[in-house]
Amino acid sequence: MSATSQTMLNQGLFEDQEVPTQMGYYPFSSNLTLPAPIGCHQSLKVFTNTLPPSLASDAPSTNLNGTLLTSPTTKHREDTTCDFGGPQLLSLHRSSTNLWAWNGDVGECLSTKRGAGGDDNHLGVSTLKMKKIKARRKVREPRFCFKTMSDVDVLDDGYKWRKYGQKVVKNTQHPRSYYRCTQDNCRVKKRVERLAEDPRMVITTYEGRHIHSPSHDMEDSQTPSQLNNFFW
DNA sequence: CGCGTTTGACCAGCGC
DNA sequence: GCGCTGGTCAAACGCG
Repeated sequence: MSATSQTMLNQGLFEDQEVPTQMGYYPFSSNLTLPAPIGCHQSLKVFTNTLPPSLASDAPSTNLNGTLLTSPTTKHREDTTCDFGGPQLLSLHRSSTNLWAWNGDVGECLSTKRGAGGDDNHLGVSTLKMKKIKARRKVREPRFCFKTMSDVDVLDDGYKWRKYGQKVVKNTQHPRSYYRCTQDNCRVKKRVERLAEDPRMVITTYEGRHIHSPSHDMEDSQTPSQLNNFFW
């Protein structure tokens, strides 16, 4: 995929924020088949702009196999889900952003947040105060998640991640792990957890938007990764 | 020593 | 107001 098309893809993922109830609708034009991540049993198929009318329309309560996990009309930050079912099991979750302020430029938003926060402790603002400031600004970044069958928790998406937390969430035997992109100024986060009903399934949720290329682009230029292009 | 992980503590938001 | 829950922080620790 060319840089141009990747840009298009990126924009497509993020520029329809004002239509939060259109679950799973991504206005870019081609279907992608992603290579199987390490330990993954099958390649990922990403269907773009090919959802049936029931999905692409404003009928948020249905999806391909009727397994909507959370309602997009729920009061707060639930992911909307479209489960494509079938042998290539891949779910796209769409963040319901309607109750969260959307700033078109995530990077700017975050840097503003940092700067406005009093420049951390360097200028004498306590950590506690910082946290309160942060908490008050409910700027939710766009989220995108998918479900895949994998032996490994962390799929190799070309970016470098640092784990910053792990939590056992309610009603699951498996802990949820929290990762942040290690790149400077890149605040993309991802959560990784296993399905309670089927521990073979890994749910990866990306939040935010990378401001850089995948980390091993340079060293692995011989084998262009569609997966790299898929994630922004 | 630098980087990444682990893990307990803390906090905010939400439901009751 | 209180308790529960998810998300984040940060110190301690491990590893190369």
